[in-house]
Amino acid sequence: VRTVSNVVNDFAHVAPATRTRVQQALDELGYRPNLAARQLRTGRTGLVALVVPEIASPYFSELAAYLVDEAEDHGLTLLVDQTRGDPARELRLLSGERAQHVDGVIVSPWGVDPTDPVVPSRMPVVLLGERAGGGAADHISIDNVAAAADATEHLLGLGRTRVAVIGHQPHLRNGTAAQRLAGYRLARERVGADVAAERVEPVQSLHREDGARAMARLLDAPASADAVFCFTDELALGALRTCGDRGVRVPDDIAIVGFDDIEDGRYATPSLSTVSPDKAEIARAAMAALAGRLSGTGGPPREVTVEHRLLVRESSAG
Amino acid sequence: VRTVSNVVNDFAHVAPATRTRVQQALDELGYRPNLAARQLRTGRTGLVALVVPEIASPYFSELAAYLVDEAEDHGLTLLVDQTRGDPARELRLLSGERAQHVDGVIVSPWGVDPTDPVVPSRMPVVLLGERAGGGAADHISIDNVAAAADATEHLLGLGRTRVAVIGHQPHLRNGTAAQRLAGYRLARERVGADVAAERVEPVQSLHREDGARAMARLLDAPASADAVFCFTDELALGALRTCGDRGVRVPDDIAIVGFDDIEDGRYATPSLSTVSPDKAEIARAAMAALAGRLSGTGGPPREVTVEHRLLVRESSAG
DNA sequence: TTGTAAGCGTTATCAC
DNA sequence: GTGATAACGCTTACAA
Repeated sequence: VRTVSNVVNDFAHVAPATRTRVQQALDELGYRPNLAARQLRTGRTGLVALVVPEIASPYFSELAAYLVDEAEDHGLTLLVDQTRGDPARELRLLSGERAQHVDGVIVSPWGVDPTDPVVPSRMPVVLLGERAGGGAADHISIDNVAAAADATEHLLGLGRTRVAVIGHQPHLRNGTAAQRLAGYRLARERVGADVAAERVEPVQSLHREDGARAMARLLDAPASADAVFCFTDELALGALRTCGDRGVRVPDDIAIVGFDDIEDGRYATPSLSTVSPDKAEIARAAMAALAGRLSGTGGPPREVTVEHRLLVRESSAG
Repeated sequence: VRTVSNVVNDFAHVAPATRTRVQQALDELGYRPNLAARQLRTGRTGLVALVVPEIASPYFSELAAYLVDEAEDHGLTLLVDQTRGDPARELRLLSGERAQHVDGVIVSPWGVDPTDPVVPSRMPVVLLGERAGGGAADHISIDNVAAAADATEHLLGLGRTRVAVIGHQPHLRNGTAAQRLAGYRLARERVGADVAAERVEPVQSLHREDGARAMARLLDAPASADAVFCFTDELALGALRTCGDRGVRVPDDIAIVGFDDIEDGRYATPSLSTVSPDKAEIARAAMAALAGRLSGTGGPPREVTVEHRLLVRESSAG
């Protein structure tokens, strides 16, 4: 039994002759190791989870597509789960019975901070997006402040004077919106814009519908905006739709920039200018970090900042 | 040990007093059953897989979102995987090592017919979309022929005489495109349209890009179409973009209808008319069928046809 | 280099 | 109604 196990797991200390003999029998019998027994013994499943607020959100599903392939490259299988922004559900996925199925988790947090000591989870965690608390876990993200500043500066550089933002989420612990707001303010500060004149539209969630409604509020306001930076492409697509409905020309009357570079934006009319995070690289770095932890690599929490670039398309073209 | 197991699994034949005493100890110790050991004994994992060609495709990610919730209602966990249209990968997911992790699978087939006896898989399979071969498995689908006929009739009813289709995939075994083509032909036949005058644009895959290119070919052709039925919304959104680029007005010059009712279509400008399959119901029926098989319900393969309806929006409004 | 045997945490069979 | 005890299929310390 020992020798067979050695052959199956490709260990050393097996005589070449024995190895071929065993291998032959393995093939002949169509032997497949029982994963449950193996897990019972080793405690490892070979599964890792991706936990996101919404699978149906294009940004996350595009990211998931990359991660599935990355997982396979590391000999792992990716399991995708969604929390729908429900903190209880988020907690359950991280420390409930569900957690037993997976060796580690890549999580884009919403309400819960998975590194919070309150979360009773003993498996490796990789954080995507902005970190909520001070806990220590590997963290992959772009520089949201700089990226938001890039977008805002681009709009200001077009000569627009009334640049608004859509997408602040003051009710969430997840700090991504806060970071992007900070970037917006930073860019305005740099050109000496009047702080009191900033215009920030909060949203409940990040669907197209929220963007559409926020844009409607913006257009109804007395001194309407001449440019809008939306914190996600989905919000921007909703905003674009409202402009179309109201006969507001984009980019002539209002220039719009989104964030995420989802495929829909490339084919929208007008095509959507956006901040494009390097999703392939985010997936690569996240899975590399997780796989590293799983193979017992210690060391302090890794902090990876991935590149982004501003893609200027029709919705904000000169 | 036996009694504790009885309590944990909520079985009968436990004295009330013993039950509370055991339960108390369980709580006190924070006992959690080890799922690997349970699986080793029972052979069940509690995981089911959804296998789709592309996670990043909005139709599938929206469906996945429904299925995650449905799975939870049945005490199951959904694992999402993609094949990227690679038959080898499709086969591997259905019968490779990966298959051991899951109790059953819901599959939207691409190249491989999972009910083909060639596929050495002994787990319950639920098929989505059109079935490829003659194998026997539970099958959930809408009536693609009728749905495509509805869409085509709608366009013909607008008085359009040169109705084309985009999206045929003659190279695939998966018969969905073939069904929709049949529906298109059926509707034309009903109004006595000239068979030779049909215009069918094939595509390699179903991305926006394919739709954009197909529409370009259509516009370049001598007698251009005045209406297009696209086999998916993604194709339609690509087609819409090409029309915008060329100054072709939708629906005035060309009316467009898509298929799937993805969220992008609702917010596109013009908003996309589409055939809307009842995704929630597809998810419900699929998971119910799978859960039924898992709990040992026998019987012949179930054949479920889910409702669809035509949503007329701006891209084909009168 | 190979074989033996213990043990992972369940569930299920069988007496009591 | 409850308690021993075998078995699921693997990995691994230890022996040979």
